[in-house]
Amino acid sequence: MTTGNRPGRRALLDVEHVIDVALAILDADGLEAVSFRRLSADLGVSHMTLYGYFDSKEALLEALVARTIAVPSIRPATDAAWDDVLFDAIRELHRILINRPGIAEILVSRQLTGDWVVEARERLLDILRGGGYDERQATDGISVIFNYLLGAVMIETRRARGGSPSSFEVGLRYLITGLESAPP
Amino acid sequence: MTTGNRPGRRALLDVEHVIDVALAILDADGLEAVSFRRLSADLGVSHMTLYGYFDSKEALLEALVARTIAVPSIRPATDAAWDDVLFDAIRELHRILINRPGIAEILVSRQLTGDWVVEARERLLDILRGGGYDERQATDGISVIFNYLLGAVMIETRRARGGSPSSFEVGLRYLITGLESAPP
DNA sequence: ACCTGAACACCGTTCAAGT
DNA sequence: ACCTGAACACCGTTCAAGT
Repeated sequence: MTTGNRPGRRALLDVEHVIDVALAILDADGLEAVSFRRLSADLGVSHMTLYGYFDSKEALLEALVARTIAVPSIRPATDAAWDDVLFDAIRELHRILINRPGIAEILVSRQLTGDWVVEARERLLDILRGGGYDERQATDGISVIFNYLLGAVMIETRRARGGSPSSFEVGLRYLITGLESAPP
Repeated sequence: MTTGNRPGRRALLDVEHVIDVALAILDADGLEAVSFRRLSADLGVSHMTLYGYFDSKEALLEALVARTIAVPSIRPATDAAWDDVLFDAIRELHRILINRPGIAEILVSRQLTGDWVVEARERLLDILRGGGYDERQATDGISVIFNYLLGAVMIETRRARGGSPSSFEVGLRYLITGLESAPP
């Protein structure tokens, strides 16, 4: 989907720099401000130039998500108990998304397709596999928790009244307690 | 926000009919197809006419949500146990949103302000209050479960691989079990 | 009171032309 | 190869004018 810098020719722009500038717009003015025209203006090029780097606006948005949810942010397994590892991994994703609400908005409203999505997902599944759960239990467990994460971030960042600041962690604990009540 | 039909003058359109037609567009072609221009074309009027009925596109979208999540759909308390009542109420909302994914998209991406939002929320809070939970526990519990509901619907309707069809109910059970582990 | 078209300031994307 | 402007088919909203 993403075109990116191709070898063999010097280009006017660097893809990573384009992503930086797009994230700056996202942070400053929100997702609706991220347009090819606005981005190209900030970069000082024609808006058509961006099509040399991204096949479509979708591809640009996917690149923004990939950059933000860098896979290493889901840490490799340690020797801690699986439930603590899972709790920490999700809390970390929560922290990242709360700091960039626009990314949660993208995640929640598009079907992302990049390889990094598969890899991030595998990392999370591994945590439950490590706890002894079978494939179906692990898949259900992760999808349940990920759904909860996204819903929570969307609501929290619009600061709807209700739900104390720490209620995200309360609910996450509930979910993990529930998982434990269904033994591997 | 919504202007609606005002008394004292015959109008060209009926607000409820406008909402019907907008929902038909939403169902047929998705949220991005719901525009004043498309809607007015389907209704056979100028797109500007719609401003006589809705102050803005936001107001139109809020009306679509209000119509779909009719408050009576959150049923008044019965004599069943609170956890079953809550489970059924959320499952019903889940059913409604799965049938109209566009509404979940609106819910998840805007801050809704209508009175009906407050009322629907109170109905859900009453279920937990009836279970003996205090105000803070009830607020956290409902916000946790509602976050989960929205996240789940967003993911399910884009049919991401992963998560068996019934995994929504599995997770909902986890959440309620977790709530029970924190006694009132 | 209610409806309307023109105009404004935006979109994403295709296409043909420039270097 | 890479960049560009013009053009196309859309948006939401303001404004002044019609009845």
